[in-house]
Amino acid sequence: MEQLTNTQNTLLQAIERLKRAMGMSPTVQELAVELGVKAPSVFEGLKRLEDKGYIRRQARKARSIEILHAQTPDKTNLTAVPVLGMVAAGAPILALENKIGQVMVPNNVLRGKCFALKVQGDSMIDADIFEGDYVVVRQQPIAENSDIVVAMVGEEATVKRLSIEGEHIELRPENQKLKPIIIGQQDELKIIGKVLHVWSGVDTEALLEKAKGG
Amino acid sequence: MEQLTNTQNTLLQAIERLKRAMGMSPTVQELAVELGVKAPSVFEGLKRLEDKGYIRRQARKARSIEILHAQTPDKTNLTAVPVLGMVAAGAPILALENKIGQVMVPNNVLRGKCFALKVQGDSMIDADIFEGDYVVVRQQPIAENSDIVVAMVGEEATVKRLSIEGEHIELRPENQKLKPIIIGQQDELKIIGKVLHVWSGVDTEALLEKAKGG
DNA sequence: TAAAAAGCCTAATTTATATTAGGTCATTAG
DNA sequence: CTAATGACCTAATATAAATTAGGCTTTTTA
Repeated sequence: MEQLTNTQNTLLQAIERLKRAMGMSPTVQELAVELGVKAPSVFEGLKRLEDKGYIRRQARKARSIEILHAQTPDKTNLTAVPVLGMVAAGAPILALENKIGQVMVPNNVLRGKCFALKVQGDSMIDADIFEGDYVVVRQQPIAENSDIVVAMVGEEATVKRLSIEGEHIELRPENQKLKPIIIGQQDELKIIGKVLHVWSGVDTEALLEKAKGG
Repeated sequence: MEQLTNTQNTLLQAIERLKRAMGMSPTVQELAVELGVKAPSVFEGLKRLEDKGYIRRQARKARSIEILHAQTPDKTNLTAVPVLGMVAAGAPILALENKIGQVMVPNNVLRGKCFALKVQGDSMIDADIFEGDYVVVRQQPIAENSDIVVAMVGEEATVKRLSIEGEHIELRPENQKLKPIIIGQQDELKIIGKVLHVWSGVDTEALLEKAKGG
């Protein structure tokens, strides 16, 4: 059985996950949303999975993906996520050329397009997010009340808990000593994404190389 | 739980059957083909099943039928099929106004639009089809090699086994003593349908009435 | 027995899904 | 270093599937 690439493996996993969650095979577009890519990319991926014999489908039929060989459980069960910068400081983030390393995170927490940021400061210590940790963020422009988000307030990137208080929005630190940031009508707030996971550890660039080697 | 009509019950069964057979929920059109009706009819039926709480679905989503309550197994497990005429004789068949009775046949043999015909003659005795039996026929214009079919050869209706011999077609009796009917280029052959089932018994018009009463 | 409900149909229309075309860019295998 | 892959994208297009509209007929039901 031919080896799958990382992306292909992620796709196969997503198919399994959605299939379980929805009780039916997902559509190409549903997979695209889940993975944070566009439909044609998924379509290509499906062709590859089919070529390699992992799935079968009926041309042009909706929801016709059949899994032939469930994906071999990933030995490490970890996926590399790029570290794009620091957060809770004034530095700009999210420039892809700014990749400063990568961390390994469990596959099962990943959803959509993710990246990681290294945390500065102690504004979220009550949520067990400490200086030097990495937050794994799913890039998305909206978030729900009480999600922990990465947001830009003006030029400042920050990690806080989102709180929608009727008319206005607050970004609340999880640290007794600090006060919420109140977002007014004229303040510019941009949600960068939602924090899916916190990784308290070292940057695993080296670790990944080792994993690939063996 | 509200009672289902015969048709609704048949629909629910078809959903279950196809779901099992295909490993995924069927589309409206697939159900239509299976039941021998048109898509909008199935669509209506689905609305009724949904109203009565037997299924759930997501508007406009392909293959989104979920079965909530599997259909109560039909006590009798029999469905009434109209008897439309005689076959293997020269009489015309298939005029719906010619309904001459009805027979009960097991639900599980029924597919698509069915009717029954009373058999005359002994041309199929080796296939255990005897004079006076009823053949249950699925109305369809095409059939496969070796199917037992009801066909019109010119004005004559007949039950025979279909045999496609390269260039020409034969209608073979299942009776050592009789010869195949060879269909030439100029002979008019019309496949009426395929025999799904043979019922060696009485016309059950009365029996059905009793069933409905109790 | 008249009205309502159930079943069907044809003909469109709308929406969802799949698929193609034609690129870009990065990584990998030669 | 160069070609082949893999992974993406945007913009269309093609096809499948669902749904609506408007009518007809038969069966049920009030």
